[in-house]
Amino acid sequence: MTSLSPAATAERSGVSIDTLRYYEREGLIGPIRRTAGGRREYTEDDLFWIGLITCFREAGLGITDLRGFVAILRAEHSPEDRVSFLRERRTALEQRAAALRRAMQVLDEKIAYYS
Amino acid sequence: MTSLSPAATAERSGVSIDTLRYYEREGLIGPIRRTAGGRREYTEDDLFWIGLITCFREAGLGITDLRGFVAILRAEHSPEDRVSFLRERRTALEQRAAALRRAMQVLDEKIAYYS
DNA sequence: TCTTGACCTGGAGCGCGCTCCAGGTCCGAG
DNA sequence: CTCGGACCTGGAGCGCGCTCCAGGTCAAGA
Repeated sequence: MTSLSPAATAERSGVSIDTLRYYEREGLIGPIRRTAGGRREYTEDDLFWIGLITCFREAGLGITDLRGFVAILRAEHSPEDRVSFLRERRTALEQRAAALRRAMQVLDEKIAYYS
Repeated sequence: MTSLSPAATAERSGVSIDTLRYYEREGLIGPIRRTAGGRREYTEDDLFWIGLITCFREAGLGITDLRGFVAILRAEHSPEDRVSFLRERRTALEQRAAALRRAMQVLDEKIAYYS
């Protein structure tokens, strides 16, 4: 199984080493496997998960939201709980998307006006 | 010309009085007309502008971005400058929108999985 | 073995976007 | 004229999401 050093993981994920540690402390990723000497060894799975987290962060979700997301996917919850949680998050994202569309429309109007 | 007290403006715009003052300090709105005694009197135009600012804030633009936006619309800039600035902002918003779509897709997959 | 550099931990620091507070002023109702 | 509440200013405080730092450990190469 290939394993990645912190530096390589930061490189490949586009997330800084400090931020990776921060995410781990906050419970968004990991716990990350360690070598005998205590160094972190990330796996491809970890990398994938980091990608998910990054995707949500870029979409504007906060750390707290993401903690909830992780909890719901990992812990024992009924499918109904999971689905309702996920739907709530989805609705929130839709509202953000609507705000974005409004803002873009305003920009388009201004662009048209000055063009 | 109708004019609005700070409290009424906060009420109608959904932005707190403190935040209205903050936006004014930051140059995002105003300067707001004052009464002889020094109290602020907002106009309908101010309210409209506050709505624009709020729209952009909700879409995720930062205060600095908005200061740039205000500057470009108010100060003397060539139409080309304005348009290129606006297009840049638009592109940034599009990227945010793309991130949102990706995140929503992930949620949809999870929802489908647990449904 | 020694050096060097990547990594470790715990905690402090920082920029953003508000939010709150103290201490004072304005002004309409009684 | 007095009272009280809305408003004023300048500045401190706060939560978030990192980011940086000190002081120490691990491990590969010379």
